[in-house]
Amino acid sequence: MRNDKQRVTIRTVADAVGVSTATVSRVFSGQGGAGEDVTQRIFRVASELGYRGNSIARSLRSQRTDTVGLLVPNLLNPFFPALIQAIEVRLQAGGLGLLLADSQGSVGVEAQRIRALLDRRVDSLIISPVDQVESRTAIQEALRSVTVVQVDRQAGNDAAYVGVNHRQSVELALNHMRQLGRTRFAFAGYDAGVSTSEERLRWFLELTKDIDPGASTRILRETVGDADEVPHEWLDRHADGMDAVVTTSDLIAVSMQMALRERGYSVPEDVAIVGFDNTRLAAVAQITSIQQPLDDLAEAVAAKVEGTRLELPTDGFPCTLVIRHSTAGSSADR
Amino acid sequence: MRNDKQRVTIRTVADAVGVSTATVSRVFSGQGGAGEDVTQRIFRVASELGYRGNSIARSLRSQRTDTVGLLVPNLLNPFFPALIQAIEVRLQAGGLGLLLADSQGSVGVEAQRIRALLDRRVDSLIISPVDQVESRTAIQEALRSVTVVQVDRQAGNDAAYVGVNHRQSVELALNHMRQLGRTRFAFAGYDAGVSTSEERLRWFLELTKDIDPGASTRILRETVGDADEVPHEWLDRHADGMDAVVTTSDLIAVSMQMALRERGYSVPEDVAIVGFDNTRLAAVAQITSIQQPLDDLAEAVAAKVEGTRLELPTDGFPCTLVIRHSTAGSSADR
DNA sequence: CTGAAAGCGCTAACAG
DNA sequence: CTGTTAGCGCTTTCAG
Repeated sequence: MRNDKQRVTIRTVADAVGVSTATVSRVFSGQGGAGEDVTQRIFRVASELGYRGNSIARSLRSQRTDTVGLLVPNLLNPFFPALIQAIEVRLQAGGLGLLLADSQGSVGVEAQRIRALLDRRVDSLIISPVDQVESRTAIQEALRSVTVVQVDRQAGNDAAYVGVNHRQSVELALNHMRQLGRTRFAFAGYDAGVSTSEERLRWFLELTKDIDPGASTRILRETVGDADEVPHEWLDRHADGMDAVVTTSDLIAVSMQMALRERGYSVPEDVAIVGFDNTRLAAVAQITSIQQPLDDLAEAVAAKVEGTRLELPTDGFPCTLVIRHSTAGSSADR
Repeated sequence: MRNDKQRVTIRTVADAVGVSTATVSRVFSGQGGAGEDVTQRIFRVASELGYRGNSIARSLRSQRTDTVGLLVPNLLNPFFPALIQAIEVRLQAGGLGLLLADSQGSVGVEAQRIRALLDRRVDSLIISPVDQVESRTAIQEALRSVTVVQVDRQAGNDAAYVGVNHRQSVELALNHMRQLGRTRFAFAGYDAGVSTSEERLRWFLELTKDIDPGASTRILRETVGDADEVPHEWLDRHADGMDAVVTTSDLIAVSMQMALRERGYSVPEDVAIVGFDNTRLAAVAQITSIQQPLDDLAEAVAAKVEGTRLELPTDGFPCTLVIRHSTAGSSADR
């Protein structure tokens, strides 16, 4: 398993062509470093020898690794793999490598992983913080040595942030259901400390305040078990009084749909439900869901990482709505 | 965003303590390189200065990066994030970093990513090949310079392989449904070229040969669309003649369940269904599913990567069955 | 247009 | 127990 092929370094190539390593280096860096014929010979010999360059040596010299760290709170939430995929594609296109780490929903693990990533000398760190408050110090610390970009979630600090327009996303769900005649709204899937969850709840309250004063009493704050089961007690109290549910994830949306149906309510006739992130779960369970513009987010993240200027929408990227059976809406949507 | 904190190198520490860099290096490598008091001073000063070592320089010297590349065929298949998570945890525990890449289901992208990973000088490559045949050459090529471990899928080459016992996994599903009195089996989710899919189909045929000769005619080879929709035509032909379906993924299992219910069949009464990978999809849709021992796989992969000897089951790791409503089985299972 | 020389930060002989 | 020296492979002044 050791490297059989004997190392072919820049010196091997230089010697074979009969020039200095400096010349070979210039040629490969593209900065028109040598004469026409020499350049050709170098390229030919290098490819014959299978010279690939040594990125470690280059990094030591240049103090750059062309590698970024990506730290997500939980790989098991299908939104993150989807986001990672978009970012990975964009980064690879720019010649950047992706060191992945998972915080496992723990601020402690998160701090530890940040350390590990910095020790590996990543050029920048892309992070979706576990907690809006408790993740702050670790991130501020990282900010002292690398570029940090927060994506999806944020932790109120000096690092850049790339995310969607939370107000618009909630509005999308609300308006869609209002057009269907729904008037009594509920909110499910609040997760304390998760910035996106806090934002969505905040806008839900703000936007329903005038149209449905009772909405603020129909908030589901806690779920149970793996599949985010909806507590019976909550349904006892609210199922009759609501006809539309806004959620923070497809998982909770599906659970809500199942729980309601088990109790004899029909979805969407009695209660309409909108999920979030448009994962496979939503497709399979026929749940209307809010889709984040993953490629736009990835592009923005990449721009920050690469130090490129890129005009971002001030309030975040707009989402779109994918309409399915759980709202049975057929009306067009923006 | 540049590194504000001025670099503190091993020389900084050495000078502050008044010893040579070699001594500091020895102390940090643990190889009892210095006297009691000197060792203490070095540790104290180093931590005061916030010395973290430079992994790039170390790598250049040692010809190791303590980083492994992980190449998966598709991040959107929820099995892979789950596997990645298990591997990430195990690798981090061993001080190894994880460079992630996604083949996007394409052999071409896969070959390209392997290149990129090797150029970054990963110590080893963990890969789940896109295609059982077409991935071969790229992997063989990689094998010439690093340790390669195939996981889940394989591509018939000289690289190590870590995976489950395919025969046992199919048996698990079949036996469970036989105990429930089912006799007419079908197989759904065959994906040509994917080694795991080929293996499962092979064992399905082998194991049903004697108990249900008709099984070999009830193979669903092609699906349509995002949610792996089951073709009407296939259902027309087989729905009446089967009472148990073995699948290769939870997604196809859920789709099968929906398609059957839409046609008025009941699951599990008329047809029992077993999914694969026990993802959230299975939990939510109440599908009985086969669970792979992810931690065992991760452990085995890590052992190969770290060069540790570890006794592996000859035919692969055994899976377990998580019983839910789609088979409504209550009988105990091994 | 090209070469010589220095050095990124660390570790591994080899002395003493 | 500790220091000196050399060098991993590359890039980058600085000369010529």
